[in-house]
Amino acid sequence: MTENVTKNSRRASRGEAALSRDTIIDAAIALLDSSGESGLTFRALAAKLATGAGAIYWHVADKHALFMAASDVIMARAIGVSLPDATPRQNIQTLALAVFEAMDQHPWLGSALSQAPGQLPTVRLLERLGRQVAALGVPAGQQWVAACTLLNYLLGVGGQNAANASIARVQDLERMHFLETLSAAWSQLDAQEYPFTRSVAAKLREHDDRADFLAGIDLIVQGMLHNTGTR
Amino acid sequence: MTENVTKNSRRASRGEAALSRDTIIDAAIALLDSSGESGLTFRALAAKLATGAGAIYWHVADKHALFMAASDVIMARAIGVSLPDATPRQNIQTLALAVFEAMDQHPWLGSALSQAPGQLPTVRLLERLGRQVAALGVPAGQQWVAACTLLNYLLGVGGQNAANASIARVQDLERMHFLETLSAAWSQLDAQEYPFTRSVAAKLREHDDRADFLAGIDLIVQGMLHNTGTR
DNA sequence: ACCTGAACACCGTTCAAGT
DNA sequence: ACCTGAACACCGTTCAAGT
Repeated sequence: MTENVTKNSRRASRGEAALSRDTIIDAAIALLDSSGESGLTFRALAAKLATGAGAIYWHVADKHALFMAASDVIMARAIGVSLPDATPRQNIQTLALAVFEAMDQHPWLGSALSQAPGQLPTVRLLERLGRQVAALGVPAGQQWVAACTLLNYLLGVGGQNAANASIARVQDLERMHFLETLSAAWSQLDAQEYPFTRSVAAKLREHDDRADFLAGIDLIVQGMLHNTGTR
Repeated sequence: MTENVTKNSRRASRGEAALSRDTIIDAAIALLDSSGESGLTFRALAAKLATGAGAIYWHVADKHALFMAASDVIMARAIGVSLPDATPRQNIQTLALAVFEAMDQHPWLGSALSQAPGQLPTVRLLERLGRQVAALGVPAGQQWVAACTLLNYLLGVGGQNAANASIARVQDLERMHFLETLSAAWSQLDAQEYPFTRSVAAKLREHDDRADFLAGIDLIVQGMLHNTGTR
């Protein structure tokens, strides 16, 4: 554990930092942040770590495991927010917002979470949500559905967010310009077939992601309260 | 448009079906259904269509466009369900269930929808949901958030569904055995850190995807009704 | 106008060989 | 125990050349 002198002797003798699982994951996160999901490559990662592509396989099973490990680090950090002495309803908002911020700063996170149902990163989140759902007074028999609904909504938003970021990267558009274009396209849809979409096209251009996300969370919470006596 | 005699002369003279955009999309759907998202390959598709890999590019821009076109065909079919003379609340259930069934039969659909926010397949769905939200009596100012919440929840469920199917394919597990394993893993989580997750581990093993999905939809609808006078 | 198939520039992963 | 880097079996995409 601590005998780093014998470990990584090859690299150490060249005065380089030790190649460990954690170093690799940190580098992967940096790469994902700077180049997006498609930028995470064993060759690029090896270059960044000044090693060979194959060396990484000594510490990590495969690309999927690496991607999950990276997302777990970010998720653990995000849900580590201390929940102040507030109502369960407010705690859910705080929690959801923390995850939203994490997905906003690391757009690949949403994509990663969608790829590993029931695995550690998602379970961390489910646990935290579930506890607040219970604290809210939702009957035991309905807590599973309630917590899953919050989780799936969050994952849905995260996935869309990831895709938006990826499109913006490829097309090199600012968020503003991207929404303008999309909103314009919506406005030109057939009036008979798409009345609703046309009616909200303006909303799309000027909407606040964060505020709408939180409004969605609260909508679900209200649905939960409906089944509680605590309305 | 109709002069198929001159079109595709090469293939026609060999007695093969015409290579058109639609033929390609149909073949792509068949390939996706049988081999999953990772099975959709220009080489495999070309083999299936008895043509060269490059020929496909004459009819389709690139792989992403092909994937979207395939998902749009399925989505258009799914939301084509006729809504009987029922309440908006029931119509939303019918609609959501139709999409759920489509994502269940074509697990790659959930993944596709997550990759193209604001594009045709998602917009089709948003439109249908939005109209029912309006019919439900949700005030105009809140329809955008309400419809998006339903949509995002649906996309979240679809994404998880796609990932589950993909894992099941790789590991060649039956759904039952997969859930057993996951449920067992949840039961062995640390009692201090994961009380909620442990408490629902049994639920995970025996839960009914479809029923839970619909319960989530109804939870959100109840939240919407809360802001409506029509409670 | 439509199709062919070789070629290019990538991937993830493996593995003998080194230290 | 850990690292190296060539090699393998794939990808998506392009494009000269054909009909």
